[in-house]
Amino acid sequence: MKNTKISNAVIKRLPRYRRYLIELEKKGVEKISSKEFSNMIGYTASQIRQDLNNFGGFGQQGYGYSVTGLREEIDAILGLDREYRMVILGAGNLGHAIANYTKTLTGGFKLCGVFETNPDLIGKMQDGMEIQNYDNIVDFVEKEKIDIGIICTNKESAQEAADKLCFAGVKGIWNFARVDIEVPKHVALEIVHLSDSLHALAYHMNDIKKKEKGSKK
Amino acid sequence: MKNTKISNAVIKRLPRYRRYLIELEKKGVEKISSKEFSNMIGYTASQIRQDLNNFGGFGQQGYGYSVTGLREEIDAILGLDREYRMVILGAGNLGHAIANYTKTLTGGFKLCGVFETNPDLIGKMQDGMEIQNYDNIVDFVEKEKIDIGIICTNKESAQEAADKLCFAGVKGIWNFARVDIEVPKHVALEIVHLSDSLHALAYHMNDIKKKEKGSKK
DNA sequence: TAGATTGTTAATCGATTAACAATC
DNA sequence: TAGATTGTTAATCGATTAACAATC
Repeated sequence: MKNTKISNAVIKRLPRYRRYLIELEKKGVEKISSKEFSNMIGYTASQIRQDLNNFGGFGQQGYGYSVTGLREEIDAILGLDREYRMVILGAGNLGHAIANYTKTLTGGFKLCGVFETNPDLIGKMQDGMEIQNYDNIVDFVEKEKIDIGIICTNKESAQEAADKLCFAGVKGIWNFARVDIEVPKHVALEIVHLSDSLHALAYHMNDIKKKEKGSKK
Repeated sequence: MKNTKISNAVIKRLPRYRRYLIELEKKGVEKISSKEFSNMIGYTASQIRQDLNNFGGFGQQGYGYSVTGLREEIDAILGLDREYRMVILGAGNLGHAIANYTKTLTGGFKLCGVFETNPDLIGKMQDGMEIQNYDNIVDFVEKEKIDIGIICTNKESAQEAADKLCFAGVKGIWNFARVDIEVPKHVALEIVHLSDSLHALAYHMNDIKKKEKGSKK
């Protein structure tokens, strides 16, 4: 494996490659060329080969790529060949939503606890899991060897929640709070701004509408 | 407003500009220069000016940008100055999660119905909303003037769900299903692959770990 | 008017695509 | 061996940054 910095654009494409490879495996397809893969996935064959060659030469000239072999390589690159223990901070609507969502996850991602400051919610059961007191988060992360903290608090509490999680030793933060947070550089951070995504959808809807109007004149 | 095609990178930054502007408004800040804004938001001043000038000259030389004025311009660009009526297709864990999430949305986004094929779920109440029969979706979208369909079905049903929504006349689709779908070009499509995002997080966690090991030798 | 800061053109950088030699 | 397809270098394209004239 080479050691040059991989661009984020490449990393964002890897899970997508993987999804298509899994579909191919299900269909019993054993090998695929970059050209065939290009037709399926919509990236150019050239880009697929470039992307993969950031990590190694997984193909074979004159043959193509082994579907299962490539999927396994991508699993290893993404680190999906191990378990990740997760906690959620914030049991409001957003936290409840994400807790619910984690049930649909495949692979080694395991939700181990949900934490909340609101005394009305602490101790309540939510989708088969007891909501715990936020004050116990540091102990819990240490004792249960939690890898990932998922932040579903409100804007105001998000940075403090991140600080606590990082202090307690999580290796990654998945931020759903509607604010940008900072973490030490030894902690990975992935941001999901669902409302930003919805706003982008609204933009595109209006853009299409504008163009339709324009073409009518 | 100019009419050249705006790149997606720009559009993805607009909601973020907006979020920061709203924070500034709350603090009572009335004007901001691209340089000050750059320090807050982390994009270069040059990029901020470039981005905004895709849509018009909202600033004033020697002064900067009016915070409220700029926020209103961005609202108009994104189309946030109107109401959006939404339905969710799929009331499983994922659909339940997103239904829950929509409660936290501000602005004109309104969830009007949740639909499901599973007879065990149809008729049940979920977070204050009765789950409706999927067979009635086309009528409902037409009668209730639904703008946005949110797809939270399983992989297998997602494309058919999209087809029905488009046929019924939605203008936008927000896809959370773990599969890529196609829609007619007069319908806007925004994709959220939460699992892809989590996989990218796993990559970065493992990347950091690898570098730490590397530096120890 | 002088100072500040935009709007916009030009330069740079990085990512994507094309081409082709290497090789299975 | 001949054909196919990769891995990789070179060319192109697009997006970001820098520079500066316009102007409030």
